[in-house]
Amino acid sequence: MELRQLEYFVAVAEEQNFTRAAARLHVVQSAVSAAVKTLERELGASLLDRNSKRVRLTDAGAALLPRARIALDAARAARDAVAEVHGGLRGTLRIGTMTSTRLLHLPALLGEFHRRHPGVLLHTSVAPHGSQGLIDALAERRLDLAFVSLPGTPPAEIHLTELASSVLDLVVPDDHPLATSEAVTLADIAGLDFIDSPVGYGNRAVTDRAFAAAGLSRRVTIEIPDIATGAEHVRHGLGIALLPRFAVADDHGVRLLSVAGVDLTWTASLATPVDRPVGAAARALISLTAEFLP
Amino acid sequence: MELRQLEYFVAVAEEQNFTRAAARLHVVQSAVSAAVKTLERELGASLLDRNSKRVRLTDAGAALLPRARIALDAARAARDAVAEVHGGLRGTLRIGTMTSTRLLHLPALLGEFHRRHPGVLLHTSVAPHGSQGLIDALAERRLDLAFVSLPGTPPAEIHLTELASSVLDLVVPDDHPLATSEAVTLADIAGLDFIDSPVGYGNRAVTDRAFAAAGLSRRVTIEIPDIATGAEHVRHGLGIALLPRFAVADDHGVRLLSVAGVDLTWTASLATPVDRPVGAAARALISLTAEFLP
DNA sequence: CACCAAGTATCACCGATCGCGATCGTCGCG
DNA sequence: CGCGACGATCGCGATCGGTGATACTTGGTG
Repeated sequence: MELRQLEYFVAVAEEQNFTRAAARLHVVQSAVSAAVKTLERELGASLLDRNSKRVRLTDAGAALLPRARIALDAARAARDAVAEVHGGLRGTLRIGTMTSTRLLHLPALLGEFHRRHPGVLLHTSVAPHGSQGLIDALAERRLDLAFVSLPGTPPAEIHLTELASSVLDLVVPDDHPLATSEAVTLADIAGLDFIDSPVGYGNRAVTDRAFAAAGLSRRVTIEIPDIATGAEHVRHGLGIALLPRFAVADDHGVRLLSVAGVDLTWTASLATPVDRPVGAAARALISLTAEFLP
Repeated sequence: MELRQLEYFVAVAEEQNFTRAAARLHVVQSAVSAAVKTLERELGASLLDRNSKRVRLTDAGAALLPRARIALDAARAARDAVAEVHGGLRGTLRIGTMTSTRLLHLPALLGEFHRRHPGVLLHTSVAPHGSQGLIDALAERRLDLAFVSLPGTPPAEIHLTELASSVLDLVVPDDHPLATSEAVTLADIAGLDFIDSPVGYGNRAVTDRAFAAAGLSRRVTIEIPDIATGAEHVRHGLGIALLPRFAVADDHGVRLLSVAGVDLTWTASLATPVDRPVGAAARALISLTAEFLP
């Protein structure tokens, strides 16, 4: 029994598919098949019940899986311990980020991290499905950490550390009937056409929740993945939008109005897993993120 | 990093000697040297500071060692978990025993264990250096369990479970001046020639301690590893002996006398390690041993 | 029922790895 | 200075692990 075999077995158990496990492990499918078979022969037990359509754990496999994870985590901790002692961290840190990261000053944060730990490769990725997609990837161990905006209660296996927040303001064309108002309420803008991020994005969740809580609705006629283009869409009459002030670099032709009587705070958080230990590099970034907090 | 490499590294760290580690691992010395070197290259750190005379852990090695042990223990727990689920335990259980095991009914115990767990190979060995040697072997992980007799406080890393005990009686030739006595004291036999087990044996420790506590001494003129031959030696005038009654199968030509005023209880115990988890097979034998207690 | 797509298992091949045995270099001791 | 013990290196043969091709299986669909 070797760690490599345990790693392949765990990947298959989690993916419930040899081919997906192979992709995750960056080897060919037959290598995974052979390695699991060798492990089964060595242990004298079938670990997986599988055919071309389905892969399920046997009782022996179910008994092995948590302990295999412990062994792999222990080996990782061993590597990290050596790295910490021996002049610096190494490895790759997979970080998920929201598309709009200016709320967080992420470049400054990651730049400082890189200066402190040049041996760590940072692999940042943006989730096409917004923060919910990042949370899914974190839960599926495809990310080590994620910067997300997730209002409401996170899943039990994810811990959120609040980092920053911004209020969403109403952005309207300057010739809009509401443009001369200093503040509006949700009732004033219920039923109107909106520009917003896709479902799954944190800011979209904030706005959807606010309307739902007020028993009101609206039409989102266009979804934009990058809120930095939001003011532009508003300017061209495609609708109105709820955006953070920092996302409106050029406010000519639009007015920014406060929305009274509702909580439109958009919060950015660092999401970390609680169901498994995080590596030394991840811990270092978590510590650095705390340093960056006001 | 693989478990095999961690196992080799841990062995070298504990033995502080590549050659002894190789013997323990049943491979040649160069294989251990190469494996540790490969591990060091992979981790990018020197783990051991060594030359032809000395092997010491580096800081990185010291950081790795406890975590390597955890990983190896986790892998062993994983194997055991599969074995327990999959129709029975398997593997080898290395048991040390005293030369005289009739105090314990060991054949009956091990027979029952074998009936219950036919997949487990029992490898029993007798320590040429008595119970102290068994304790050493247990501490050095060359044994999984040991049946010992060890008066006094055991080492901190060993736990003793008392199983049985017997009182040692004085055995003298039937023409000996003391033969007509019904009971004697240590003072009566101080300074006389004795037959006894070698130093390190539990029964020898009991008798040595008794004389030392009384401020008396004696001459052990012949050491015998098997107390079953003790009475025979006594019969032939080689000395007197302190033996448990069950070891005197044929008492013609000798007398057995009680020794008053001193504790000559010889206790047999099961020694288990406390500094590492024991395997499933060892746990099963520990449980069965408890069942065999009155 | 035939066909298809997706997936797993097997096989041949090849490069890498591992353990063995021999041997060299080092080190502390007498 | 010679010696014994030990670690590191090297050549070699056997084994292992990954690749790519392919055979086989399975469940869904028309």
